[in-house]
Parts: sequence; C-alpha cells; structure tokens
Amino acid sequence: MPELPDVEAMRRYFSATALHQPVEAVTVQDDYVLRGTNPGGLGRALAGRRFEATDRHGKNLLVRMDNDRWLRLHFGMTGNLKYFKADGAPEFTRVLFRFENSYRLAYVSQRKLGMVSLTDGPDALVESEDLGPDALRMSWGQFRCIMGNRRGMLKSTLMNQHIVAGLGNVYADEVLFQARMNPRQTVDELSGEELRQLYRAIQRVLETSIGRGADGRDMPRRWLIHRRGEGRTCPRCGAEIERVKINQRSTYYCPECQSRR
DNA sequence: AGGTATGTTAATTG
DNA sequence: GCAATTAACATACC
Repeated sequence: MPELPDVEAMRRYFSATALHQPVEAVTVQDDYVLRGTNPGGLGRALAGRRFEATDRHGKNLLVRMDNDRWLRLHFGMTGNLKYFKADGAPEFTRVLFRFENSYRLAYVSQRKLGMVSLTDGPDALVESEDLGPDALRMSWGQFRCIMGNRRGMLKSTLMNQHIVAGLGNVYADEVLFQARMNPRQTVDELSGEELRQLYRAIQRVLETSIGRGADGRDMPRRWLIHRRGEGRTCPRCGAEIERVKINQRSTYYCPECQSRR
C-alpha cells in the first residue's frame, strides 16, 4: 500500500480523526519499529500532548504536536492507520495511541518494516534521512536540476528516495508506462523535452491517484496498475506485459509502448 | 522448499 | 560522487 498517494490518504485520515485531543497514553506493542527512541521515550514525548497538524514528505507522514515536536510515521511495505473506539486493537498493531476521549489510533504494520520516530519537523527529517524533494511538490526546475548529472536507469532513479521522495515500485512503473519510457533507459539518454514529459507524468499519475483516494482498483482503466501479473496484456496496444527485475524488484512494462530508442 | 510482496539500508565493486 | 549488485531485515501467502 504505502507509496506517496497511500501515505497522503493516511495523512488525510489522521487529520480527520486524531487531531486536537490530548494523548492519554502510548502503548508500544513491538519496539522493532521505533527508531532513535524507545517505548519510554516515545511515551514521555507524547503523553499529555495534542497532535495539531499533519504534513507529508515522500512516503513519510509527519504530525506536529502542541510543543512543536513532530511524530514521524513510515509504513514500510505494509502499513495502515486505524482510528476506533473499542477495546483491543487490529492485528499487527505495533503502536497504539490512546486519547482522552477514549478513542484510539493504531499504527499497524504487518511486516514490521515500518518506522516510528520523533523529529523536529519535515526539514529536519529531510536532512537526517538525506531525502530528495517530495515528488508532488518539486518544481520542474528542481527536477531538471536534480536529474542533470544522473546516468542511472529511469526505474532505479525514480525509486531512489535520496533523489526524489515518494515513488515506489508500483508508481514508478505506472509513471514510466504513462510516459512511454523504458524502465532500463538511462536518465542521460533523455532529451530535455523527454525529461519534461517524465516530470509531467509523475505529477499527473500522483495527482490522479490521490484524487481517487489512492485505491488501486479505482485507477483509470488504461493504467498499468491493473495489469501487474503474468500473462497480462497492455491496455493500450494489447501486447503482452513483460516482467523483469530491476533493483531486485519486479518491474512490469509494455515492450511495445515502452521500447527503447 | 522456494519464490513473491506497494520498503530501506549497508557492504562491495567498478 | 555515482551506479549496479547482493544481502539483510520480518512476515504472510502461494
């Protein structure tokens, strides 16, 4: 689930549910996900505080507290938030925030590859993690500048969070499909016009996905996202979709529409 | 048993 | 500094 559009959906969910209420307690059910803190430290940092605002950078959800410290949530390969009023918690809940109104917010991460930490804010996180600009907020000029000296494959470059933050395996494939570019093509092979088209494809794919609630099933009919799997065909030309490994990850693309030049 | 899954990091080599 | 490769991490499913 958690690439940029999914995290944006979670950010909106957090904003709509868990702001402005004092945190009564924090229960860490599995401290594997904590980074740079521990259950006691997290509890002391949050107890009695209120969450006041949310932000997002790439795949990171950031939440500002009333003392201007920030909570950072990253969801790894599996992850979700669940706000509820009841006892117990969803399966695979790793951290549970309990509010004074007796509601709870569960940070759920089945595979425990997510990360929960404290930070001084978005800028501090970008600095400490050496993240590239947010894929949806970067300007064309910024993108052009960043890609200027790169030589790597398009797929690898788009997925590298240190270069551009937010695209993961699924959306990197979708962007390249929409831009009709081969995932193995390298950045330095693109003309200025092609780079511009790639930028536009990133913006369009992410905006469309967010606009549809980041639910893969609701994406446009002609998107590649529906054709990830063996023996599927291209929604544009009917050719068989190919699967290759790039960066140890399955990469799907249409050999006809996305042929190399 | 082995491969796969929407993620990140470190080590190694060129 | 950049790029590619490999391994590791944790867990469920086919």
